[in-house]
Amino acid sequence: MQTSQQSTKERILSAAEVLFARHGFDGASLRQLTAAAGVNLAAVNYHFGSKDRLVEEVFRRRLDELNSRRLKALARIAGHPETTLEDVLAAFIKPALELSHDGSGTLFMRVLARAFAEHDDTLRRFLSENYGHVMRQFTAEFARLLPHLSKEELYWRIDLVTGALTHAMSGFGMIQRKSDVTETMHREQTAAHLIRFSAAGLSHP
Amino acid sequence: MQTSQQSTKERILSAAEVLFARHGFDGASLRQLTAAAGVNLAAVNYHFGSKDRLVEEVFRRRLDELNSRRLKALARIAGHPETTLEDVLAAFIKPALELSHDGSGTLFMRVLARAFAEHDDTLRRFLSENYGHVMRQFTAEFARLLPHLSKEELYWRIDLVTGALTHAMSGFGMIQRKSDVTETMHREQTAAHLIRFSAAGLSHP
DNA sequence: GATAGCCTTAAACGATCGTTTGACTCAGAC
DNA sequence: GTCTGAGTCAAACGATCGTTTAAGGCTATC
Repeated sequence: MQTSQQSTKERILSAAEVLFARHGFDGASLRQLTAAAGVNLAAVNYHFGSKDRLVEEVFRRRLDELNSRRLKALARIAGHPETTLEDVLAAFIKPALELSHDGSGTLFMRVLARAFAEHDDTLRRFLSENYGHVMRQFTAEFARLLPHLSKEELYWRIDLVTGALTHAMSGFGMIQRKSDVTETMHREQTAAHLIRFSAAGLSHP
Repeated sequence: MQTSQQSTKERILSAAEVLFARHGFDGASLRQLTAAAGVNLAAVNYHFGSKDRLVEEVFRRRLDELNSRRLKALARIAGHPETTLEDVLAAFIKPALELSHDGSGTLFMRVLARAFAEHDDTLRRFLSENYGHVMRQFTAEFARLLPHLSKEELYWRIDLVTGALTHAMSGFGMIQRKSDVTETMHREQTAAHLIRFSAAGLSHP
């Protein structure tokens, strides 16, 4: 079975991402999940130890990718004299939107948004540990380009940018992709709107 | 028992708001809930019919209040020649932040944010039905003050404002209230930041 | 005091959950 | 050929879930 398809472990991870996003962490049962993945019920506990560790693994797999893309994009422009605020925002925003369009789904960002909403302290700490240094690097670059802002003012504004981004990613909003617009085009439109909106919100006097 | 305290129905609603916010709709069981409320397990099904209808009722109670406050604030300023963009944003934002600080809780907005994240279509329709006319009125007023924006451009920007607001309300962000700042002061700071950020994001050329 | 209707109560119901168990398969090492 | 260990499988475990039931308490009405 592994020869023609993915490994059992990866089949579980893929199915988990879809079902967690669709029904939540509690809402998606291991029986649904393993049925969708075409594996035995006991396989989750065998390969991951528990459902909670599976959840963690789903996150880690995607967040590592997002982290690396963001940092790579930032490294290309950080510190350069000709770098604009919009460039930094693009490095922050585009990888996130791309990730939500990558492979198995627009769905992962709903998983993430849901995790935020769950407001679980364990998960919060996990995200902070894996994201802390990324946010610090972006904050430093924003600070360089917005020297007229106090530290606290800058934190506030970055936080609101994050809110707008999270909202846009998770597809909560009124704005839905219309059927005559491809997913790629919609993503680029979203990025463009987010970048302009955020640049204005960040840099206003 | 009802004479010295609230009615059973209201005790359930109050406890539900707290526990739904803390543990989610699935995560909070009726047994926890009724124990916290000091009522019998069967009381929920007797008074509300089912757990789902209880969830709905928790929402309705708060959203009706939010709706009415927003519309009242908007009515005071809509159409006036001296009304500014910041005024409309204040009418949109402040009632939401006040609600998240009202009575039994900072918690309701976490409930709401969680509901967004649950992404349930039933709940989405419910919110759209109860919120549709409010959003339309605000959109009309925004359109009046921002005549240079196309309809679609305006929709996008309002959506991003909503995202920033939701994010700020639900306490996800990095920005946490410090212990030496009162809750009221923190709320006013949040409102001020949100209004200025959103005004810049909405009105930029 | 009897009756009726609202409400509360303890107990049970069936379903479903995450997890564990023990047997089975099967490829590679010796 | 035998043994080993990783992986898969059906079945069961105990716990917990939302909901229902049947009995009883309480108040108001007559």
